[in-house]
Amino acid sequence: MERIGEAEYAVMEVLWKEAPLTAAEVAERVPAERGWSIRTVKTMLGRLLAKNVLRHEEDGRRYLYRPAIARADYVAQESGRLIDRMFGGRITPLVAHLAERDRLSEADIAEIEALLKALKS
Amino acid sequence: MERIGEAEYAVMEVLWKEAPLTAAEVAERVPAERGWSIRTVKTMLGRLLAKNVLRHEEDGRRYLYRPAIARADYVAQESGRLIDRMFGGRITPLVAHLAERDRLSEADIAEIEALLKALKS
DNA sequence: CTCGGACGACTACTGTTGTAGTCTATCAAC
DNA sequence: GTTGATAGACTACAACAGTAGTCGTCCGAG
Repeated sequence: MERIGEAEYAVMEVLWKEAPLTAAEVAERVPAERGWSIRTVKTMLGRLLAKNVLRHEEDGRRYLYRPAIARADYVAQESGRLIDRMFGGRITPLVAHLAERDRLSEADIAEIEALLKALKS
Repeated sequence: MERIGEAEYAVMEVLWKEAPLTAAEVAERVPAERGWSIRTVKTMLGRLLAKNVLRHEEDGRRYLYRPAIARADYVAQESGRLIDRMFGGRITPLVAHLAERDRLSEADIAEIEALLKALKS
């Protein structure tokens, strides 16, 4: 699976939320903060097609785009990459790091404990 | 803090492990798989200086390089970025995701539980 | 039947990243 | 003192990412 850039990712997010969409529809749904022109969105779509992470089907004169990879797969790949690079591929150091950095609230801890408990059974 | 590329990161790793080092020493310690020439390492060092994530002090005719940012800070920033993008800034979904993807062994689970227990007290 | 607007294809241009080469000064060994 | 290795400074260049413009076509309104 090829790398997806930051901007390209924004387009994928749109299509993971709702698909299939036309180029114009994608452009409408991209976060307005980006202030993208329709051309920019189309370029992104073209590149994502070339990377085989999108597919398109003809719909009359237009295309309908839809993801060719599952969001979960992409997310797994990217988090795996980060964990490999920064935590030697181990999860525990990640959790430890987050804990140290106070990114874990009481509620988070409880939630994660419940999750782990469920996993063990 | 500016973005650090993949290759640049490899240089930072070396200096986080041991510093200060000369350019030549960094080059020696960079993972051999990269097969970098000393020039490449020097370019990286220069760029990292420009990004203010490294500092250098003169040592006769050479420079000694050392990190200007802590590894933990960088790691926190990058994991935060990923968590924001992919998990809406919440940690639990990350852990849930990793669990689903079978990236958690029995031992991991036990370890994390111990960690969380310690956190609560 | 014609014409404006929307569509996709292709092109453009800037900045960054990865990788390395050239140039000049200097130290160290003969 | 001359020379060769080594240091840093500057330059090069391709790939990719981000952003957008141009061109030819075709559909639909009149």
